[in-house]
Amino acid sequence: MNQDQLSLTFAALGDPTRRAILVRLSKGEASVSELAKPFMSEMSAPAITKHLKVLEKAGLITKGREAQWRPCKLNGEPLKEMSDWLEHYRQYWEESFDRLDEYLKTMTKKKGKKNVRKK
Amino acid sequence: MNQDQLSLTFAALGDPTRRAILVRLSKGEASVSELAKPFMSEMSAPAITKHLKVLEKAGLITKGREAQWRPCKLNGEPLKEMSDWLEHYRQYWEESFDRLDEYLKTMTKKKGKKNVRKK
DNA sequence: TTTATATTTAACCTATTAGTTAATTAACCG
DNA sequence: CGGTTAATTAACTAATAGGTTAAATATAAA
Repeated sequence: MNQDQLSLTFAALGDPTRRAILVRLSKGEASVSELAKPFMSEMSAPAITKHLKVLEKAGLITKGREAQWRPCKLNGEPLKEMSDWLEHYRQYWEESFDRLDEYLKTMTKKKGKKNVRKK
Repeated sequence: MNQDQLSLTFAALGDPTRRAILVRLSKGEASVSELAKPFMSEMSAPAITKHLKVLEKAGLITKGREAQWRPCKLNGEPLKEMSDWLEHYRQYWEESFDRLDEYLKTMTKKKGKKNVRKK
């Protein structure tokens, strides 16, 4: 697997079950079986254990010990890293997009697609 | 594969090569071979074609046609969707985190871990 | 000590990912 | 036309993801 932090985090969130688990944890700590409950009909307990392991490796959750339970809790730091990475691209879904697009059009017209061709 | 938009987008960014391609595209359109150049020593052209296909399916890029070139350009909308999803969790990497943490501690002390156990 | 609950591990299966090389398609250029 | 460049497709491979069932482990409770 891609071992860099950002890759682990993005990949972990690339699964709807794991995102749902995070949503649940954002409402408070929960044991593994509590987290598994909404998915009982769709998958087994070991499947949930594996999903939690992925989230743990990405640093998105931590697991404690309470008797036979393993209370999980959300850790937001990796989410912040993602958010910071995305921030770079904010312009691409906001107003300044139009300006950039205009600039590129000018470039391509000017000297035979200078920025598209190379060699 | 997980076909929902958000999963496709997160999964697409879970690879450092694809993130690097997006970074490059944020500086302007580029043909496939221009995008491939920084990775020539690490992987072949078809590998890049495949990465671009993943980005395309996630809606993160669009490919045009200019003679034999296929100028790629960044599309930020899916990034916005991700950013919006992450926004839910902003509190978990900011000040209010402490307040919530405190609240959970109180709950667990109060009545024998009422919020951790169930059954 | 036995039993029940919570969770994990082991072993296995199948589909997908991420890469490869070789061949193909498409468009330009002399 | 014949050659060159750009990009894709095909066919293949190895590793990983995501699931399964059955067995093991840990703790509590009767």
